[in-house]
Amino acid sequence: MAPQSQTESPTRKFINRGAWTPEEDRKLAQCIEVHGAKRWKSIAIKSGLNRCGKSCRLRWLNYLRPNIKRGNISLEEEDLILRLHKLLGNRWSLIAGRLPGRTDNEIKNYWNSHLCKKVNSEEKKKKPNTSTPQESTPRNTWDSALAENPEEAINGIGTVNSEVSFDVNEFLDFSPKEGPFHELDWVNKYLELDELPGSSGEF
DNA sequence: AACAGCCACAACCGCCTTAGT
DNA sequence: GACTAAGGCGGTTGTGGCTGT
Repeated sequence: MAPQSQTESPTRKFINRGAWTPEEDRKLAQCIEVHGAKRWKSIAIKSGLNRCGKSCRLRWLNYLRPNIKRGNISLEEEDLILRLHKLLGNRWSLIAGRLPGRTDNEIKNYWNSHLCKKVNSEEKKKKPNTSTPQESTPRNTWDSALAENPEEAINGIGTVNSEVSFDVNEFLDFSPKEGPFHELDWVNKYLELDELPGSSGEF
């Protein structure tokens, strides 16, 4: 997407920027196969690509990594994203950790281009006189605590919201889950099935 | 057919955290 | 403990494609 360009780094080497070519993808994948997906700076050098390590990492994580699901976010996934976002806010990596095959970047993009508008329009429908729905009073103490300090809220979840209690360690285990994806029941264990738009299948 | 506006998404940027020395 | 480099994350930008006029 971004234009092909080169930037001169302080070390006077040219760094490639912009869209990745299939040839670059192939080189990067080969290099990662040999050296593993770590030490991105050395991978960038060893692969012979004039890319920075960050760029290589991003390309691998968001595009080349095996088991990546692309496009067609299902209603189940969308509902899950909505619920997780409600709970965690813009913690895209955490949300992505609960959506096998999805990347934080993809979820972030999907949120910004689809769900953000949906949520805003739903909020406006509910509160037509509220000019800034996002800044309105949180519905409960949990929302309030989350708004003020998300990390603390999650850590102290058992006491912040007496209506929702669960194993924090289990909740924070964001390692990829195996098995059929439609088994999303775990989320209902943690999240209240409340009035969140779309939860009733209206999307 | 040409143009403008909008949308989706890949990629970059900057900040923060973590690991290594 | 201080410093530095690398990694990770969220926010933002830029471009190609699509759609409407």
